Amino acid sequence: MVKQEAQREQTARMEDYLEAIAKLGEGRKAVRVKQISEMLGVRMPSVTSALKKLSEEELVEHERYGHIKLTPEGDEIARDVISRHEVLTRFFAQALGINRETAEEDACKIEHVISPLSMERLAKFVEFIGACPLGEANFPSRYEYYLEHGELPQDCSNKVVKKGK
Amino acid sequence: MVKQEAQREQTARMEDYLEAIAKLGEGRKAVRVKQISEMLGVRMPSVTSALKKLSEEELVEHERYGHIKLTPEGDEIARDVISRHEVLTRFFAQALGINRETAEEDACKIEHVISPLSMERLAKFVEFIGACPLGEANFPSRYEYYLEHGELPQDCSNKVVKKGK
DNA sequence: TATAATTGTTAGACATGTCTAACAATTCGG
DNA sequence: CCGAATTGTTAGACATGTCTAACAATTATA
Repeated sequence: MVKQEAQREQTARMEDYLEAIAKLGEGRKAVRVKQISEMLGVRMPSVTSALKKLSEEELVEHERYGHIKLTPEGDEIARDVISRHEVLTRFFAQALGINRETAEEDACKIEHVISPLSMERLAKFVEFIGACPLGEANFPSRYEYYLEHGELPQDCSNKVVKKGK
Repeated sequence: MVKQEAQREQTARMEDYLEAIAKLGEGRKAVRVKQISEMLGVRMPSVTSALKKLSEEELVEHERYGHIKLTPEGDEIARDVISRHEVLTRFFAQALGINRETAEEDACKIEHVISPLSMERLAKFVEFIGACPLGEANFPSRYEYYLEHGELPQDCSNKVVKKGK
């Protein structure tokens, strides 16, 4: 198996730009500098300057006053960031019961710094939480009980599942 | 109840410096510029410059070639960061089963960006995981089963705890 | 205690990313 | 189709935090 060409490491900020462009461009919509600037809460010259940098790295296609589009490599990085974002958001919202807005905000920050290993485990965890029960998960409901009452549900310490092996 | 005086917001990096000084100073040990530089992986002039900044903000006491010590406010911030660090480390290590080293690394990054709400919930979650079972938690063991086998343990969907109200 | 080794500081360059001000291109409405 | 409004760019300042090189203070040692 051939090793994948190493993705150039991006700063958190550049990942934000790539992510924003990907989201805005969904469905082949034209992406504007102004939209990016609004989405990221920065002024337009900051966007221009980021686009210049990302163009030089061939992660973005951008011509003066013209179209903005991710290259395949840029898109790959953006997809990756977005998938981390989604897993993290689900974790905070569904597993921890955090409101959507805060969950999104935290995901936005953490997506840039978390290790691939933790990311993978968190994804499994979210899957587990979502898949395990029918509607009302065993875990979340017990956890919610704990959050509400500050003490453990009575049946908390029994029914330990034996590890296979 | 009187509102706490707002803690001056610190950058992630300055929080790192405060955290390092707190850890190195544990048990009233003298803290050296060199130790801080090694702990954070930067050169000594970076430390000197950070200390200057933190001194101006009265978070650190530092005299030329002399002692380095957190002020009460600096210590408060450091304790806060450290407690976030510990909760995050426990979460990654104990709940997700991540190796200690990676858990620490991730904690180091995330501690600076996570919201107070998520932090609080994560703390509760870690508490829950630790408190709920005797030795072998219901949740972690099922989760481990899932990690190992890629499918759910048989008893996964029963025994839903009713929510109190 | 004089000198060598170590530790710490200053000065100044550099990288990243932000901003404002000024100007240029594009687009829209009359 | 032309002027006004909008959008985008350039230039350059600024903030944060890093580094190297040179020098200064402290500490250890012969």
